[in-house]
Amino acid sequence: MVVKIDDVARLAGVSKTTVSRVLNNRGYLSDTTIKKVHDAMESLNYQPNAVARQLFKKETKLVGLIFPTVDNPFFGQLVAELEKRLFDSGFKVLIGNSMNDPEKEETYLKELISNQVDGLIVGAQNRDISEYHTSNLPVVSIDRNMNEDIPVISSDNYQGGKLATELLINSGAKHIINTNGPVNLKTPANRRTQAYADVMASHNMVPHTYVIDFNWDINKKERIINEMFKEYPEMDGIFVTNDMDAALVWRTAVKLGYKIPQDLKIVGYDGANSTRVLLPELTTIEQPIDEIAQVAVKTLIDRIQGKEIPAEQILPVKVWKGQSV
Amino acid sequence: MVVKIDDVARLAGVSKTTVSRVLNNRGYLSDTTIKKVHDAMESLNYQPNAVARQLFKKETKLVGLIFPTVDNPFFGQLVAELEKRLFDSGFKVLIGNSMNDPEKEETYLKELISNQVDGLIVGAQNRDISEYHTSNLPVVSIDRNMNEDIPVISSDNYQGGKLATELLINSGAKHIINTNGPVNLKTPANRRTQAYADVMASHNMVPHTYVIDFNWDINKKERIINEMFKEYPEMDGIFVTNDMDAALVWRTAVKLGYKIPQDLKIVGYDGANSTRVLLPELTTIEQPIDEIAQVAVKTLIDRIQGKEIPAEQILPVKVWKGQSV
DNA sequence: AATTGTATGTCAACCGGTTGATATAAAATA
DNA sequence: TATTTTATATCAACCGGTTGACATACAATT
Repeated sequence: MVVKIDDVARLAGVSKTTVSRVLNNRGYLSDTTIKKVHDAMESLNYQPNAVARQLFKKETKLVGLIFPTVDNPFFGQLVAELEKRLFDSGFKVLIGNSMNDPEKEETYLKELISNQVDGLIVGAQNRDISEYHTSNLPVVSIDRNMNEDIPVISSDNYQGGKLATELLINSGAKHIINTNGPVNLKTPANRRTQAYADVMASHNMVPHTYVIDFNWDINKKERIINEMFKEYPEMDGIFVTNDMDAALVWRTAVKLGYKIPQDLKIVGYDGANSTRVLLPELTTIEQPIDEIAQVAVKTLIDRIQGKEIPAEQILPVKVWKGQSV
Repeated sequence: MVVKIDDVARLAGVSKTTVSRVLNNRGYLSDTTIKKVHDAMESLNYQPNAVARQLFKKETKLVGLIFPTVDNPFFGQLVAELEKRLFDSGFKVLIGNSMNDPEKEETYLKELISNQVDGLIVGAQNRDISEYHTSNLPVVSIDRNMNEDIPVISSDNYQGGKLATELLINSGAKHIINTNGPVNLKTPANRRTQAYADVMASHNMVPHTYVIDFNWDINKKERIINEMFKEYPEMDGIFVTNDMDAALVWRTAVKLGYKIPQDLKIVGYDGANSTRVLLPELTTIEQPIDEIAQVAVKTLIDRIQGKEIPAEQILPVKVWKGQSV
C-alpha cells in the first residue's frame, strides 16, 4: 500500500511530528534523528504527498501556461524556455493549448484556478474573460494586452515593423504588402502593422495589410495567399507577420514562378530556433524569445511575492539577414 | 477572501452536504435546490478547490508528460496533440522537458509522483530510473524501451529505415551514410539504423552509421557534420535520423558546393507539421505523430482503468516525396 | 392506512501532511 | 545550583471537499 508519514515515523522510531520536522528542516533536530528518518524514507521508498501539503499550505508550486499551441516554432521555444526557468525556480508547469479559442481558454483558466495554481503566464486569446479579473491570481501576459492590471512582456514590435519595412524599401521594393492577424485580437504585434503603415506613409507609399488568421489551417492559408498574389500582382515586397506564414508565402511565390528575392523580397517575424535550422534563408525580425521567457518568469515570481512590477516590458529585436531580401 | 463551499451553502440557504451533492450530481435533489445552489456559486464566483477533492478522492486528473523538449517540431507536435487529447478526456497536463538528462528526468519523475499524477506518458532518457518500477504508476512510453512492464508506442522504425534506404538506392545513390543518436539510448528508433544496415547488406553495400547526439547544440552538430563530409567525400546519399539534422546536413552540403539532389540525395525522418511548412523540399519518412499521440492517450487511459493493453504498438510510416532525392 | 420513495439536514470522519501549544527530560551555560 | 537551550513527544486542530450513516418530513404508491 501507499507509504505515509506515519509509516516512516514507525520505522524510524520517532513521532510523525518529528518526521515532518525533518521533511521541512524545522525545529531542533539531532543528526542521529535526521539520519534515522532519511534511512526510513529511503527504505520504504516514501514519496511525500504534495496534495496534502498543498491543501494545508495554500500554495501548490504550480504555474499555469495558456498559449495557442506548442506545435509551432515560436510558441514551442517560448514554452520550453518558460518551463525550464519555472522549474529551476521551484515550480512545475500545467500547460493548456487553447488554439486561440476563447471558450477553450476560459475552460483552461477555470481548471487552472480550481487546481490552485500559484500564478499564470498567458499568451492566448484575450477576449474579456472575467476570471482573469476576479480570481486575484498573479498573471503575466506575453504578446497580449489583457487589461491595465496584468503586466505585458513583448518584443519591440514597432521597431521590428519599422526595420522590416525599411529593409524592404532600402532593397528597392516599391509595392510592399503587410500581413497581420485579426485586428480585434488585442496584441502588441499590431504595432508591427502600425509601424509598417507609418514608414510607408513617410515614403509616400500606399500601405496594404492582408489578414491571415493564425488559426486557419494550411490549405486555407495557401488559398488566401494565392488570392493575395492575384489581388496584388505588382507586389515586389512583403512583410509577413510570422515566419510560418512567411514560409507559405515563399513557397506560393516560387510555385507562381517568382524568383526570391529578385521578383519578391520577403521579411518574416519571429526567428525561432527551429525556423533558423529549417529555413535559415528567410530574412526575419528576430524576437529575443529566451529573454522574453526569462523576463516573464521573473515578473511572475515578483508578482507572486507581491513586489511592484512594471506594466509593460519591451525587449529589443534584431534583423536576421537571410537571402529573401 | 476565498469563497468556500460553506459560503455557497449559506447564500443558497442549504447545507454544505447539499452543495456537495449538487457539485457531484449525487443523491436526491430538487430542481429548485439545484438552481439555488448554482445561482449562489455564480453570484459568489465560487471555484471549487480541486486540491481538497484530490486529497480525498486520491485521484488528481493530472497526467505527467516527460519529453526532451517542446522546442522541436516533432516533440512540439506530439506534446500538443497529447495535451489536446488528454484534456478532451478530462485530464490536465503537467509537463517536464528533461533535455535527455537522466538526473533531470529523475527529478521530474519524483516531483510528478509527489504531485499524485494519475499517469505518465514519457519519451525521454530511459537509463534505469527506479521510480518507474517502484511507484506503481500507469506509464506509457513513446519511442523508448523502458522495460517489459511499460507499453511502448512507436512508428514502424524498421519499415521507415527500409523505405529510406531503398529510396536512396533506387535513386542511384552508391555511397550511402546513415546518422543515428547514441546507441546506448534504448529506443525503437535504433531499428531505423538496423534496417539501413540490412538493406545495404542485401545490396552488397558497406553501411556506415554516424552518431549525431540529439542534445548537441547547433554549432557542435555543424562541426560534426562538416567532419562527416570530410570523412566520406564519396558520399552521394544520406539517411538522417531526424529532420532537424537532415536540414543541417542539407545546409552544410550546399555550403560545400553540393547540389541537392544531384550530388547528394537526402532523406530525413519525422515529417512534423512545422517541418512540412518550413522545409517541404525535404524528402522524409513521415511518422503518424497525431496517431501516436492518440494511441498513447488511449493506452494510458486503459492502463489507468486497469485494462489489458498490448506491450508494443507500431504505427505505419509513409514517404514524403520532397525534392531532396 | 401502510409502505416506499423523495428531499434535505445533521453529524462526524476522512484524505495526508503541517504546526502551534504544551510537556518532559537531558545537556549546556551562567 | 539555577537557568537556559536542546531534543523529542503528545495532542489536536487545520486545510476544503466528500460522503456514509442516520434522521426527519413530505409525497407518492400500493
